[in-house]
Amino acid sequence: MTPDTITILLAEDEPALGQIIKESLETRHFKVLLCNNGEVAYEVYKSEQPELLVLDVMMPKKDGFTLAKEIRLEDDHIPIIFLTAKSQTQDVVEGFTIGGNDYLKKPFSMEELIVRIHNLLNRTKLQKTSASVHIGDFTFDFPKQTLQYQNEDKVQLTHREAHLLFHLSKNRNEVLERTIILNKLWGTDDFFTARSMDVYITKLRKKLKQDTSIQIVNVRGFGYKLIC
Amino acid sequence: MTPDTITILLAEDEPALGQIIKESLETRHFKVLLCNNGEVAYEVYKSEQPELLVLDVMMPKKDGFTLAKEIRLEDDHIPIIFLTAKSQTQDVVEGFTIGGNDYLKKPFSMEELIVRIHNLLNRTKLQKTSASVHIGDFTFDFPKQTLQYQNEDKVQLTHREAHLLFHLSKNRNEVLERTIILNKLWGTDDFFTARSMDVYITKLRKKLKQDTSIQIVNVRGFGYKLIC
DNA sequence: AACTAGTGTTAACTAGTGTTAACCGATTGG
DNA sequence: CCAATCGGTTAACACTAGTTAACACTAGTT
Repeated sequence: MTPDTITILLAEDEPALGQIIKESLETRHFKVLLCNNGEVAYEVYKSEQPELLVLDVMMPKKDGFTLAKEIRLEDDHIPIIFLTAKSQTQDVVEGFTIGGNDYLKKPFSMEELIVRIHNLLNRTKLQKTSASVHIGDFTFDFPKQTLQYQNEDKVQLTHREAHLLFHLSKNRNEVLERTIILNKLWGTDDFFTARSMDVYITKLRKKLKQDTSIQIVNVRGFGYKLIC
Repeated sequence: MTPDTITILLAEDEPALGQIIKESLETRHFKVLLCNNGEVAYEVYKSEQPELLVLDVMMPKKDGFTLAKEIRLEDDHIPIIFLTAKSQTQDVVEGFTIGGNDYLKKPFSMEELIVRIHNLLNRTKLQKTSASVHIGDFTFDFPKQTLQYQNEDKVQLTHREAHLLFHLSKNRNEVLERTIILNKLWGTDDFFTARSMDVYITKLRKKLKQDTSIQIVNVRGFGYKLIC
């Protein structure tokens, strides 16, 4: 298995169907993690961090929608494909898609699934390769961890600073919750990591203060908003 | 749920479709109030003051158009998206697309709905945030939570102050009901939150007193009016 | 191994925010 | 005119966030 094999989490409670999908995707060189209920799927998502999710809507323990909502709290952009049974959705649902989500009505052909997977993966890949982001008069290059004010010299950011700024800029003008930042960057949400984050907010504010139109606004008890 | 989550009122009588739209919008971080008829929808509109409406045209008790007309009497600008059945005649529908309205023919793709929601929200947001809002001799920037008197230094408002002022200025020269403020800002309407709001009214009056033409007038038993 | 620079965490102190309480005045209905 | 209620104001309090500096740890260098 090559190092950049794409990992797909497949949550499907019917063993025969799950196995067929898994094998088909594996012949297309995906790594497939098959789970037979939503709870296990969440655990696997946390530990393996797959690139894409294929979720059956009707599952024991935790249904696909609920699972997706939980995962969306941690990742706004991961592509999700829902598998819906005929009875739940009727003909109305045909072709229903949203931002990073897609729906597939059962029974579906394996080709359809493959096509949608490739579509969603290409879309997110394009987003990622736009390496540098503009924040006010700054240019922020996340992979390189650099921040440049207008045409001045690039400033090197630390790993933590870059990650924090990345998440803030991904959700610019929206409130980014403290717990999400803490879980994403530190993996835990306790007193000390919270204080540590405060320190990084201060550091970022200092580094961004050249452009006064940029502000990291605190929303007491919830989190921070990057305004620009 | 963060304090400035956008609330969408969804009136759709078919449970399966309503549920799917609700779930899909929720994965995109909207708060969705699902009602299965027009009468309930009107009550929910009054108490929750959503930012956008998605109304099925064919509904029991009160159809979408009638509901929209009633709501338009109270709010000229709230964006409304109608969901229309195939049978609906074209001209009737088009008559309603003027003035902040849009419509979607069933069956529609979820992506279309999301795109239209974002379009309408951006349109109204631009009106609101462009050049920030003038209140008498003050300039109020809601996203940045700042208040500026003439050319003096900008004063930073707290999150609560900014939200309260935002709602007051949105309804300037009209009575804004206590219960609406309480539900929007605090999520509940009880004795203590009500007293807390009184405190914030006082705080805002202090911060606005430089311009004597501005007044926050109490309407006993109902709410407040921002006069300017 | 010792030195250095850089990074991230912990601690201590300061400042800011939101809620609750207490007290008072204003308005309204009987 | 009085009692009841509602709203206005101020201050105390608890909690949350901001800032700075010291400290610990790591990785790279000599």
